[in-house]
Amino acid sequence: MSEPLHFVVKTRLVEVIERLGEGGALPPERVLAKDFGVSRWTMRQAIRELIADGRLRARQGQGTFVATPKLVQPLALVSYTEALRAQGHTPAREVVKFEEIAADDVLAEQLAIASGDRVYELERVLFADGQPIGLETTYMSVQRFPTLREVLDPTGSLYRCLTGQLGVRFGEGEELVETVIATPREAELLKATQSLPMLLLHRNTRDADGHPIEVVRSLYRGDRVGFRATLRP
Amino acid sequence: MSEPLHFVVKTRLVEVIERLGEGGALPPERVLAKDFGVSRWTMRQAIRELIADGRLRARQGQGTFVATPKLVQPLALVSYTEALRAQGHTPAREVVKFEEIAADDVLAEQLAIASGDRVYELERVLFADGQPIGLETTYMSVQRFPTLREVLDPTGSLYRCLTGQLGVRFGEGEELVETVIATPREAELLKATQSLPMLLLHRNTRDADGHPIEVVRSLYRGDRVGFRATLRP
DNA sequence: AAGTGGTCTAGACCACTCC
DNA sequence: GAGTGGTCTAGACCACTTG
Repeated sequence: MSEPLHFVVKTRLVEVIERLGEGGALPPERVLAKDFGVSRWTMRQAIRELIADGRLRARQGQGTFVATPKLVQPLALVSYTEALRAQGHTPAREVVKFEEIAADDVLAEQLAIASGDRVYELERVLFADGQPIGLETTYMSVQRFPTLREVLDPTGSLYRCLTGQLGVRFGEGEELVETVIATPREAELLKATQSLPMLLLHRNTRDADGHPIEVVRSLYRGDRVGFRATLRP
Repeated sequence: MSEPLHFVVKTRLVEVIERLGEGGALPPERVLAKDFGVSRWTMRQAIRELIADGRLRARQGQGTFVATPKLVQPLALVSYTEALRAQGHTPAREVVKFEEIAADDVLAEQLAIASGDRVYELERVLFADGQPIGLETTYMSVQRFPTLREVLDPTGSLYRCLTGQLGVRFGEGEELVETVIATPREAELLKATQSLPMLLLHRNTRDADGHPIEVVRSLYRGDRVGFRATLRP
């Protein structure tokens, strides 16, 4: 058994996927398993990987379907709204949480404030064409931006609000990208199946004077989104 | 069952991990399953996610151990060797393949050559501190770099060879990041367990005149590596 | 030879969607 | 209620590492 059975199944499923085309419905797992002569577990393992790869999409109670290609988001300091519109998609945001909390040690250091200082915690689900693709959690100092709650439309662009109404000038920032497995809560907010690999972006932005503006934790569905970075020599 | 059992197990395992510390050995899966009162499948599901998250590392025939933190690689046009050394790690490369092949339509377009033209295919496993962390496949036009085989030390830095010996001046490039599941072959080359989420980087670099230099497909172990990008306003 | 993680089976029940 | 994907069990065998 040099190649695991579920991988052989996966390879054969790719042919089925290509024959069906975007949006096509796969036969039920139980039927596929029987047709391929494997157990349901093995079939599900193959399907699970194809879902992670962005080739399939499963909907409980409905079936499994051939997915549309992944979105590509710029890895840059631009507005989510504008970036998505530029690619012909319809952006939307939904506020999950907008609170003030006390900064823990890590957050305080990243924002250059004292531990325990008040910070905004703004959590929003990002949509593209009506589908949830990301969960963005932003932390900002209340002391530094005392009018934020009055000025910001929480379903609108934070970037636009900061540069426009609050006169913030962005300087260099830093972004970390890694893969993680979503928690059940995160998966539910993103309407994703559990145990799906996600892309976690941890962003740290500063103004032109080098003072921290915001700390952002963005979790994107790895099956639906990719990122583009422009390299400069 | 609002929270799946394997997630409850995962949460409890995190406590075990923190108590053990880096390099600590977990009890065998079968023992853990019995202790937690769950089936081995459920335990493995929890462990699988912790491996994907980079918290655990499993070695067949040996056991499961608490992992060391992920490496962070710059998402920029710099030498792999230098980037790793700058972080106090020991880089190494191992050549898997160095051949000349005929370009297919997609590759030909990316390299701005004719379909069927000869291209180098250089495949190398990247190591950090003796551990395989990535698989890099580079495609370059033979016609454009006819002396590459004589000039390049395939275990050395391609970037250095191009800028140094061949006088190439890099211009703007583009990089795409997404998550994928490794194939059995890729997993084996990276000594990773199957079905592990990987970070796939697709890089397209051009010289100062905008001509394509190379197309690179880099597959990094998602459990061991993350990436850093610097954002400019 | 013993013990470990890796793969796979057969079968059960749950949660959700649609009729 | 019927059918779908999602979770979980108990048990088997394989592949690998170490003594």
